[in-house]
Amino acid sequence: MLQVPFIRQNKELVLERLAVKHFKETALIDEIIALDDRRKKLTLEYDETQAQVNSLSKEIGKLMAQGKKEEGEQQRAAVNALKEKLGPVNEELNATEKALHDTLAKIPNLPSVQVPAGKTPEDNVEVRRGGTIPTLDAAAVPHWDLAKKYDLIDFELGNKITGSGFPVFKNKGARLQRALIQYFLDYNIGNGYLEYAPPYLVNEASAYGTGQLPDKEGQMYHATEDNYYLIPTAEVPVTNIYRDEIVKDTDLPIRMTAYTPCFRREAGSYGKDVRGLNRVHQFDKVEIVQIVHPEKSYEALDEMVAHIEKLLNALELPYRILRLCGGDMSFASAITYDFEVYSAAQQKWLEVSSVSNFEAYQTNRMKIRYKENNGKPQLTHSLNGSSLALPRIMASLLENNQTPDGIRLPEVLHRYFGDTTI
RNA sequence: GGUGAGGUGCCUGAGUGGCCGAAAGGAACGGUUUGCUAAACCGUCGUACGGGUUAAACUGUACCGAGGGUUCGAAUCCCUCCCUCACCGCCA
Repeated sequence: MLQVPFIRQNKELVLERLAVKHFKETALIDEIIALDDRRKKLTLEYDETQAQVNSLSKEIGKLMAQGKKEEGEQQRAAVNALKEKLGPVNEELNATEKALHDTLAKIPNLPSVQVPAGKTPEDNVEVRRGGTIPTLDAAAVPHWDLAKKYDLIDFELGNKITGSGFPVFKNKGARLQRALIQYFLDYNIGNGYLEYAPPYLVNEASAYGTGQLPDKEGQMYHATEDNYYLIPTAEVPVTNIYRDEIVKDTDLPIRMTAYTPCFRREAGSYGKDVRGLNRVHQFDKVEIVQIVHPEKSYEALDEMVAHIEKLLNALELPYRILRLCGGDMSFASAITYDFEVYSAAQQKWLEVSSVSNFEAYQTNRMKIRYKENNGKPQLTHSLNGSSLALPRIMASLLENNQTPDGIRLPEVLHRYFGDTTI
């Protein structure tokens, strides 16, 4: 979330930036400032009264030790009187702090100046394209047909075992999946990311830390018995590794990568674009996360974009990079680049990665800070990106590389897959 | 799941009602010494929110797993919850 001192000092800028995100409840900004004023006033009142209580209490201790019982009793009465005042002040202070916190949580992150001011996905700005869109012959079919033809994925079987949106990968489909994961991880590790294998269920505090709660509660599967959430992305457990930590500035940047399955309820998104692997409830993804010095986060962002672009080039997939407009960006993000690959048989662009700089929005929630020698702790910036989401990569690999004699795989995968073709 | 022990600062660990934001040691950081390394010695070595200041200095409050309670006063007593460890049971 945003920091109150920043809001106080930059109110006009905040309102201007929020307009880019089409944030309507601008009155909340004044409300925040008013609540903060109230909080300060109450804090002062409480602290001063409490200070009196404390010093009187010390005197009582001394008086008692000296055996001056009567004086002690008098003081005791005085303290009790002060404490009666204190109760209501404390209650109001707590309520004010909670209200401030809750209001603050409703304010999305400010988009960076590079973010275009559009509203819908049509307003996203294409930054560049790469790769070549293949020309398929007339007999070319979408990946769900290829999956059946080559016995790679069984969608109906998933229905039986669980429900729709839980495909079963089998045979060479399962092997390709494994090959991709292994390749992506190796690529990330080779570029300085430390591999983690985190839990797939997280507690409330972790879900809150990255912003899934309270905002996107309905998107996560919830194991109510233990109050754990199935992760919608590795971003959640991985970023939370550093929750409530103060690291040395020399430890930055922190670069982490993890493979995990991802679980998403995708409530309400039935019908469109859900065929085959386009949208599923459980999928595999390799994620990269960075925790960086605040002055270096845009450098890190560029680096991550280039990192993923190289990966798509290596996979020989046609892609485009979009800079999301204010209206299409997520709540917590300051800037987001989406990567889409072209799936040639469906003739559709499919999102396979999303790279975001959250600046200090997540780290303020999670209190991920750094400290230079003897300085005060400062918030770090956090970023993450998919590298990559598996299902749509697989869909486009299958569709784009189909030939009458089988599906050719890009060279980088040969040694991981153990073959050149499916 | 059962029984027992326990959760204190970066770590180890002392502290059972006021003199405790908290001993001591270690690590880390700065410095002195040193041909280098090591050692030795000196110093620093919390976080948040207020007040104060141009900024500091200075100063108040809170925090010893979390939340409540008792008390003039709680790391210390009581209650609830969470977690960790050990042993047993069960099981990958």
